[in-house]
Amino acid sequence: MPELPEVETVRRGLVPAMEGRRIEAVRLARPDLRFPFPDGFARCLTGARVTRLDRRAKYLLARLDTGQTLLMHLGMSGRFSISAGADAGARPGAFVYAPPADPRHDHVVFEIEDGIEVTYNDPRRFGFMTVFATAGEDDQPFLKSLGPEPDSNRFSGPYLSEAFAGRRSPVKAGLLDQSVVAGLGNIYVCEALWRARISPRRLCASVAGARAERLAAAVRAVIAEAITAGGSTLRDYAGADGAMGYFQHSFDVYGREGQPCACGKTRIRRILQANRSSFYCPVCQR
DNA sequence: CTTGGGTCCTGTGCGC
DNA sequence: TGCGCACAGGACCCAA
Repeated sequence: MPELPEVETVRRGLVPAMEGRRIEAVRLARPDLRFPFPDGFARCLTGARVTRLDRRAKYLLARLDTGQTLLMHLGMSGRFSISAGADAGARPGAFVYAPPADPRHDHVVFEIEDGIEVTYNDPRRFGFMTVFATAGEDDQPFLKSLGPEPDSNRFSGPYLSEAFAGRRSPVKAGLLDQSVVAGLGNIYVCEALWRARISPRRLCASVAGARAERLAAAVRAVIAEAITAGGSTLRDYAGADGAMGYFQHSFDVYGREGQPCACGKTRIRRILQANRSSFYCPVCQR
């Protein structure tokens, strides 16, 4: 489900419910999501206070006052919802209920102080959670090989040129590679390539110089705009506060096969690359 | 090392 | 209406 803008939207929705508060209990409805929960998962979270809720790439990172970090990934269909119990009167109206989700797929419930419940629902169970020592973050398997965030100073045209040098895979695959740039998924790769007027089939190695500069700028812009819009809402995605993102109304190519490109010269085409859909304009993008 | 393909899982929407 | 198939926002893992 979520790419960087959606995860960032979820993070912002969870901050008021979790940051600064203690986790009183963790209820697991099953022993695993995509992977088994690590031994003692619920036990080591119980009683911990969330000092800060961060995001890296598509990962949510809850910093705990125990020196550990709770890592959460939403996979394809993961979502959080927040409910405030009757004794959360300290902040009436501060939390709203997310749209209904099938309770059969409520896999994790965090009981937070002040009567707040944060529920993780994930029909496909591609998501996962784990806990690691914050001090060892540089060695954390899920985080250690991530590339720069799109909005960081490290991410630039020259950086992309170097990262793509010698790569024979299509640029579509290059941008999906989380070690090149962190947080992009199928939607925003398609959109960024359209904005940069680069075909998804072009080989990475030929994206350099001015092309790489255009592409880096397009990635930065599309991610920033999508975050401002609260992400994209497809099917059932919603932010943790129940609000729907609206960036999907700004798609230029994604999901628009057969519809006219903004250039007016032809229609958007869909091809399969590595068994995933790529949407692009064969006239605009070369 | 890079690259491509299969895999996990459930739900939805389409054509027949 | 029912059924089967294609497809879905991710990313690990392994073979070549």
